[in-house]
Amino acid sequence: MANDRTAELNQREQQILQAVVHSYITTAEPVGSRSIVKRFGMDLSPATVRNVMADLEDQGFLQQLHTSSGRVPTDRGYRYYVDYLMRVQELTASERSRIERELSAKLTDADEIMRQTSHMLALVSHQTGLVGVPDEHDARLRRIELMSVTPSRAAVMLVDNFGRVRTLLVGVEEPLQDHEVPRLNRFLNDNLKGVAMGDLVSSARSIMRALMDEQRRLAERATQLLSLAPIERPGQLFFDGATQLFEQPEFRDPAKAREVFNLLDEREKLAQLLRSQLKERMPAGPTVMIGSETHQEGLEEMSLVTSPYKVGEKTVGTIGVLGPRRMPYSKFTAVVDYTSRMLSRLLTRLAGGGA
Amino acid sequence: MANDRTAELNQREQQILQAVVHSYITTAEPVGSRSIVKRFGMDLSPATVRNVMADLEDQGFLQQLHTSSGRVPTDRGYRYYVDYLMRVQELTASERSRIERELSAKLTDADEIMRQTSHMLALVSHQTGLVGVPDEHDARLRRIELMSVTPSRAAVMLVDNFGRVRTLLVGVEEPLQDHEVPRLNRFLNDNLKGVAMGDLVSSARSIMRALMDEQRRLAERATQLLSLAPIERPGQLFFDGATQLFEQPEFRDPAKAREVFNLLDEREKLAQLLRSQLKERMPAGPTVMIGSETHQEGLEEMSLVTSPYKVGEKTVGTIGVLGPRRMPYSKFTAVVDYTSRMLSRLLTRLAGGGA
DNA sequence: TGTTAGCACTCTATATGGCTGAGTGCTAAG
DNA sequence: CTTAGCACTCAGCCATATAGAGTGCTAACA
Repeated sequence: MANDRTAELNQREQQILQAVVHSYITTAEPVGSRSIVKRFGMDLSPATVRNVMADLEDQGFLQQLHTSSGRVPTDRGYRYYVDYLMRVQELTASERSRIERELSAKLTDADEIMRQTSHMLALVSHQTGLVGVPDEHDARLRRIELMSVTPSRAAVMLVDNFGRVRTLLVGVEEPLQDHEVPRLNRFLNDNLKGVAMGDLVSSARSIMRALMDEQRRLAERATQLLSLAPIERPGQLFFDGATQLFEQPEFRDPAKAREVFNLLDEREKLAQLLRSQLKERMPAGPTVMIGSETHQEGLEEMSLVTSPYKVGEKTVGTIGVLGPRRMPYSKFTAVVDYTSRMLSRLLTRLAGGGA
Repeated sequence: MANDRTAELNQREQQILQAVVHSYITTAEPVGSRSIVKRFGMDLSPATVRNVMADLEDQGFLQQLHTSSGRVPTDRGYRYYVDYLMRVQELTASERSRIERELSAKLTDADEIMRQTSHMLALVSHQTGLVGVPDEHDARLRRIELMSVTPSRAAVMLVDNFGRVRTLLVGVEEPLQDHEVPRLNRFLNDNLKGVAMGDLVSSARSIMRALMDEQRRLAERATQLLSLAPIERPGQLFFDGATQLFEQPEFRDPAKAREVFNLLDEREKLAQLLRSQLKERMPAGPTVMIGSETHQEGLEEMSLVTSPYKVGEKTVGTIGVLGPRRMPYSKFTAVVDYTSRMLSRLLTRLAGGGA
């Protein structure tokens, strides 16, 4: 089936498209017929290459910035390259071991692992690394614990099935008595374990409501405490290495840089972009979004390589590398793919550590 | 004493220096003699002003970018302006109430308040807002709680006297038994309450060591657990609004922008810069660091307005606004001053909430 | 029929020179 | 001490020229 579509371009066209993409990725300069022939030692004359390039332009794979400049790949050109021409790159042993080392150093909790993952992605790609956190509706409560901190404030500690711990402070009007704490805790754990984190408050309410009189007072107390806690966390994700964007020649223009940075400030949008990747895709493995394919204002000049990660058998989140459209796709695909496997393994171990 | 030094410059020189600083702060353009006379309706001829400006340049208060351009203040010029010429600006009632509103919305815990403060500083200043957190040696343990999460992992919850909660996960080799948890908790609280957070592990060790045989086993167990927890948090601070830097004309040059962003990535350095302000200064109130006075590579073109905040009577941290050297000092001084008072009040209330 | 050489053409980047406007320093007069 | 006047400097802007890279097209070639 892939072959059907490959036939859109003949052998020579493919070869030349590949050369253009390659050259542009490394030099960031529009590439001309002459330089291609020289650089890749082709057995053709520049004139012939010119003809082919003109064809490729007609078909929308290449683009000229102005009449007499070299050509640059379009989104469609990159897409064809990624789908049919790019040969998947294997990571070297040293790269693999580096990733492994960086990641397994801090195995304490899931949030820390994810933060570390985004850092690592930024390090090896020299671009911006992203890690989307599991949706609040996939996360289930594993353990809840109340604690009196001061007479007027209590702490609620929540542990979810990914091994993430969150501690919230709530103000209480009527002080928590020492003797009621153990009973409240037992009550909360008995009734709320396994509930989706995102539904905690509403679940708590309805479960409590269905309880018999005897436990009514306990239930009310517990609900009251929980509903005070700001449990929702807004579209969260980890990212690192945004500064690296400055290194790219495409951000010589500060207006461009600003656009992207503004987007990075709106974490919610990025988080959603990563989340959207989860739904659309059955086959596991890395995906590439090129320029406008992201459907995100501000990312027209950027590309995103993502890969989902799993906990156990369930796919719960996505990691990615964000960089200029002109990026080494084959390399990043390999990096992101390997890293997501690694992350899956770590998180699965963490979650499995005690059901 | 201030008057002695004011005499460095005579009336007219002061007037003109002030005019130059004012004009440059608002327009970001080098300012010439002619424009000054017009803009401030001076009763002098441009030629006279020129002479004075030449004097000011000789004394190092002003600077010319090239022979025939207007003048620009030097660090020393800004310094003189800030110390002697600037009239302190009062915040309007609406500004004050805005700050108050933004800050008191989330009173849940200290970390959240600080994050919110940095956000608020960025909002009202349109620059980068900074909040340095109290040193780990000023923070005292108020409450510690161990909890078994899975057989192989336990959670340690720490509450300090600033109302900050931190929960750490530690892996345990020998599972925590349900029955030993309450005893461990009582033991830990009895022995460690009031210890500086930064000294927790070492204090734990020495205290435990001094204990009698009977409690030996408990002590060993507790120390073992604690020493596994990564308690140190590296130079932490909150900041927000870095993107705003792009708005400033001085960052039209992306190399400049990059320098500053790189520094923002090194949180440790910034945290230290804020911390350094704590020690050097007896009188409370806002301080201004201008350009090279920061002694930070990368901040030569930036200025920092800071103000300390207190919990109770003790000064524990510093907040600040970071922006281009050419910034409205009087405004920011007022903002930072007012905000730090506000923050002090909030944190004091939080800490006092139950000793 | 596909390939190539040659050529005229286009367009960017770069350098050059002239001009203007803002600003200065200096001098001499008020 | 102040100011008017003047010569001078320099960045910014514009127009122009030039070089270099690249193109499209045509005609010749295998």
